[in-house]
Amino acid sequence: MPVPEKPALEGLEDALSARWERDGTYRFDRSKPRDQVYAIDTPPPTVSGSLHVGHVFSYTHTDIVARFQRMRGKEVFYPMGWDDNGLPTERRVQNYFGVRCDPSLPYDPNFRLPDEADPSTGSGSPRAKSRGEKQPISVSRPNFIELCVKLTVEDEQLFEHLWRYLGLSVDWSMTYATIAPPAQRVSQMMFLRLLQKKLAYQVEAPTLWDVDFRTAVAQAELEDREQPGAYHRIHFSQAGGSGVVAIETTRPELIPACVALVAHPDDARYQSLFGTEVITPIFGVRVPVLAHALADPEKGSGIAMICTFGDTTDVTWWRELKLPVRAIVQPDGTLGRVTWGDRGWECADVARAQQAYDQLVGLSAKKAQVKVVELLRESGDLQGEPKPITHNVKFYEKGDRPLEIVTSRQWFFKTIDYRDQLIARGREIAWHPAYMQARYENWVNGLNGDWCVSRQRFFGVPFPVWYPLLADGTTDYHQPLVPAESRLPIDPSTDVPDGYTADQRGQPGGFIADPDVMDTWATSSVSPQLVSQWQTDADIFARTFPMDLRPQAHDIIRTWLFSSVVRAHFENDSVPWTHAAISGWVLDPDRKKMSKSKGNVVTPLGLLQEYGSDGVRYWAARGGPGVDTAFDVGQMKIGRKLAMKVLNVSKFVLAGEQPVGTVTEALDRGMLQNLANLVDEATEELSDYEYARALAKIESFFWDFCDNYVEAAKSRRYGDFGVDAAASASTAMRLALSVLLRLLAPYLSFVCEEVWSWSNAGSVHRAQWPTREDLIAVSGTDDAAQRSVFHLTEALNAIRKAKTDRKVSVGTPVREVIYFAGDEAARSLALVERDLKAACRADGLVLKTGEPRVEITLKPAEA
RNA sequence: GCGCGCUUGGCUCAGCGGUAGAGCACCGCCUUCACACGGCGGGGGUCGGAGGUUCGAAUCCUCCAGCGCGCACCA
Repeated sequence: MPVPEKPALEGLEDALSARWERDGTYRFDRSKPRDQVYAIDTPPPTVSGSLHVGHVFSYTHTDIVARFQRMRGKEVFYPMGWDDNGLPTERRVQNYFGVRCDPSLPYDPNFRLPDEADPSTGSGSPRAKSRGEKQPISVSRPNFIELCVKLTVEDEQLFEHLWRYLGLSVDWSMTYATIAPPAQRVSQMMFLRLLQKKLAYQVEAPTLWDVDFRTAVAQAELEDREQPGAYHRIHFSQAGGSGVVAIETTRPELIPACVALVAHPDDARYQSLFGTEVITPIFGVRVPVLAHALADPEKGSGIAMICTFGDTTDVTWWRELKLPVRAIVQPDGTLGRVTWGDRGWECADVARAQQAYDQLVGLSAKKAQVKVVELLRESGDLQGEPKPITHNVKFYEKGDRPLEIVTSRQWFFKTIDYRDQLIARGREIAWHPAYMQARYENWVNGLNGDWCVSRQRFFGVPFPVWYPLLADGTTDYHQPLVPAESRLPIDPSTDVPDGYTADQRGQPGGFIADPDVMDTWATSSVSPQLVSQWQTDADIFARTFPMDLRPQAHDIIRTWLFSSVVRAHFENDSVPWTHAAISGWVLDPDRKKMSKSKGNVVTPLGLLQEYGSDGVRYWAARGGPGVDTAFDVGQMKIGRKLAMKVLNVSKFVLAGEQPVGTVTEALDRGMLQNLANLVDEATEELSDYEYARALAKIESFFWDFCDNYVEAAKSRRYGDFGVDAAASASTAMRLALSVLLRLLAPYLSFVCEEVWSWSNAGSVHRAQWPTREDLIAVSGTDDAAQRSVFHLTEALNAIRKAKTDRKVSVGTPVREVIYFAGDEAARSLALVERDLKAACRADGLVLKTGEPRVEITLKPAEA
């Protein structure tokens, strides 16, 4: 392909991404053995969200690594996934189609929406609206998932277009969706195997619970939020005595759920109370006073009320002190009905307790608190006024109200007993940057319970489990019915366990389905097994697993990364990947994390169009592993400028007929040797995932190459000193450019490909990564030549400055330049004298030894 | 409370034992035959603070401060 007259960056993204697709440039060659494969476990973006500049940032980092590895000779396994499993998609499907999922319904293979049209026409306009405010249509879970897949196809196409435009070197023939059947199959199969190994278990226990979503949540999904509250000082009277015990609590509404008081065993103030009983205010329940080391003498009055359950410490006390349960908070967050006087609810004055408590039934915790405080005031059990404080309260990260602890039946994966093994796995992984490993270990060390994986939602991967119904209609949770692996994926709400018929569903002697779905991390944590074709293609699996790289952001170390390590540990007895590259966040100019909820995101496609994908890639590439990076269009402009420079210098080097020959000139040989050093440095940095450092070095060399080497060799290349000298220059220049294009290709993937195609067949992205030997073979090793490049640059800079001081253009021809330099420099410069003289446009150049300075004699002013 | 990271010119950052660097911004010069989506040059910082190690410290150690983050605690 000839060098264009007016090369331009515009249009490269569309043209080249189409060419890459046509040529299958990034297609995975599954014939390569494991040691020649580089496998990447790409994070699947959430399709119902939108891609923002943070995605562009971190996905570019991965792509740079992928391109480097590919050029180094690795066959890169680089699939892309779409995360459509979770609340955002669930809500979108509901609104868009006007449906509701009802997991009790069986699958309807002939289901059609009343006014079914093609959902791929037009986005964001909820179909439901056009039907007015009609009731949503109830559909089965499998039908709901079908609708989801239908809807997200459109998002996936938009996302894919953006990724192609950005230049991700993904193999687009390998994509997956986290709710689609293959993902369900792997999730369910791995679940069943954990169940068989007794690493998955079910238990009825107090669990963190979101009262709005009405589901259990896991420790990994918690976040602390600073909330206003108040200490209430409340009197408990001593049973059989006249004294009172004052406790402080932020949750007086839980007094009816109180099962004990607790103080530190060494606390002198309460020694005489241990082993005695006290009476709760208002409700008159006798509860013991106990000792436990977790009680903090410094906090409040040093003695705490244990309720079932106010917080996780209550759970610990309840478990360790073997206390009874008096649960009052219901799954919806309101206080449930209690019949005082019944077993477990014995109290001194049943009528009074009932009369008081009935006023609380149906109230939210917050409202109940107001009422209880009122009752305490009336009874005189509240001492003084509540003391306002702010304190951290646990929230579900997507929730709006504080978590409650509700007793319910949940599935768990074992983690607690395996902490040491999981930490050891973490040490088998190379972390980039290395200090991110500390986050992982912090998290694993801080685990305080097994991983709760069931969610009381309907959109997600169902547990492939049924339970027998006994003759009396009760459920036998101890003998779960599971399908053969060959049947997977299944949906127990529709499918029937072996040995049963569909009409036995819900009947005594029949079966019922497990109603829950898996936690989103319980399914996404199997992405390495899913993409590596575990149990579906043993050949691919053997060539890709354990994978090489997991790229992800640091906020999900405790979720996606941790859970993936857990799954691979138990299923494959290995790490899921050997490297974890943790990217930082994009910060807005106020140094805040950019996120959609903060309303400060920038639409990426517009940026890519304005600054060019190469410009944006350049900005992203400057943010090293783990480094939070400011959103900065200035850097994108610089990236674009760099891409322009590549275009222009390439035009100079490649355009026209140039003589080819032996590289003989000192300047050329020295430059190539310097370039050989750069190749080594860049290769080392990139091998170590330090793509930002590599870029800084390559970029610096490149500008020096353009501004000094090319300028100095230009005249000779034009033939001013004969054809052999010209051939030396043009041959060296072409080689250097070829090497520089390859070094820059992982970063400026479009412009490098464009320019490469002017003088090469095939893609630069499949070209071999340059080596020192390629260059030294041409330049030889010659210390003097190498030094001459340095001295020439020094001299050129000094002479340019001298011209500037004389207020003439650098291009101004001058009569004479006298350059004083050190002895060694003067000798070295003699090797490149012709080039230097031509570069400073002097009729005469005199090199002298002495204190470094420059003397210039201008030509007489032209009339 | 424990842990991690950051603190370098106006801005964004690199350097991590050997005389303070880059780009942007700013100022000046230059429309030179690859490039005005350009080129050349210039001013500008005692590298958060205090100690210490060393012939020598932005770079290593200790302590402190500010910012950010993780984990734990949260009666």
